[in-house]
Amino acid sequence: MAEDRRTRRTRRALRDALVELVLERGFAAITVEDITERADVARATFYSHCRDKEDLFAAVTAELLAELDDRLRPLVAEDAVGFTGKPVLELFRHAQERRDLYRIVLRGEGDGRPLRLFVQRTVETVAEVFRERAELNGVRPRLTPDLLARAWVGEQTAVLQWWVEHDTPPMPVEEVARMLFDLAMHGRYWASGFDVPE
Amino acid sequence: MAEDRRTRRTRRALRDALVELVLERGFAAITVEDITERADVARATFYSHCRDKEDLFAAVTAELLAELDDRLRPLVAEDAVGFTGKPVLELFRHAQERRDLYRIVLRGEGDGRPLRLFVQRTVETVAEVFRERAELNGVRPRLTPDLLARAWVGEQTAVLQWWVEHDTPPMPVEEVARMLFDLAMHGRYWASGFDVPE
DNA sequence: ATGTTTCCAGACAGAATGTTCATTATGTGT
DNA sequence: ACACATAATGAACATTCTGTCTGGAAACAT
Repeated sequence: MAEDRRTRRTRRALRDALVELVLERGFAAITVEDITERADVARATFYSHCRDKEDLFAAVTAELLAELDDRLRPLVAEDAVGFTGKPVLELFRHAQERRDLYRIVLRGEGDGRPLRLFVQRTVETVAEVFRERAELNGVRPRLTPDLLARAWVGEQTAVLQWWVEHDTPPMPVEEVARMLFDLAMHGRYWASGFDVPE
Repeated sequence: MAEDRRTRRTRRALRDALVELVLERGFAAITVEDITERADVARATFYSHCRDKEDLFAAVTAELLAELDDRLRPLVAEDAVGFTGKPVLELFRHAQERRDLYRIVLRGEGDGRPLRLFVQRTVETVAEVFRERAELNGVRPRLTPDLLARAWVGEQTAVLQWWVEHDTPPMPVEEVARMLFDLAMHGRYWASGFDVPE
């Protein structure tokens, strides 16, 4: 007893409509009727699927995060050992494919709730990687780990946002990932062009 | 003919009420009536001051940014030369004083609009500093300057958000500022506890 | 083919919005 | 202290959006 084809159809339609409309007008400016009209679905049907538009947005976001998690999980474990930067690359690939949704989430639509969830999840896995990495390599962080995790995720997220907001990508995924890697290795002082002392 | 005392009074009341309420319930969940009730002002009066609640939030944000700008401007010029980290310190001081407002802005309330404005402004001045610094010191950035600016602001903003969301501050301003400085100088690899090669 | 589930169209009360207006209260400049 | 100007008030208003609930039609799984 897989899911009814009708429910799949309307769910898809509603979600796609939401993303389109938020991208066009912003979350606050759209109504439930706007969504159902675009999705070509009766308004009553909307309410048999979700409580309100926030709820729908939350569902869309959850789906996205699950998708991302599936892609990242294998790479993350590997990265804790090797410091490869592969998870970052995969994140940017994912964002490239689902660009519209990434845009609205990263813009903070929905009063920043979906974005906060995204950041929170990322911080958790990053913190986890930091811990494992420290243990595996027998090193001890020189800065407060929480701060470090937040800083790293903040940097990554900001660059991701900057990158997806360009109509024509400013650079290929491989290059962004490489720059973030270099930045992590050498720091902003070096990246600005200075030679690092000692 | 300075501004009428009455308008000053009600503006203050409305702004304070907005910040309080958004902090308590979130921007989407509050109504104009909630605001006027809390501010002890007639609802009609609200509309003679702003179009809607977004407008009020925008005004509050603009005020905050102007305030911040006044504090930062003198330090920014100086920092382009000396790389002191003083602007960061001052930013955190400001956030400490106006904590509630910083919280709601950094959370992305108002569909992220105020936050985007904050980030955008910061990116602009940071980019400016980078340019001047490069020229003054005769260095050339090793990474795309736009990316560099976004990364730096993203890192800073994320840490700021993390910091203001703690009920009891995790560390004094001086210490956060110092950590961000160290992070900029040596990079995340070093901060994680590794020794930087070569 | 049949019984089940979902979708639909329409109606409904309640809440919030944004505007108007006559009246009262409060400031400002002299 | 006064007169004038301007802001705040409370109430009413049409409009829009919300969230819920029908009975009946349509699509589904088996």
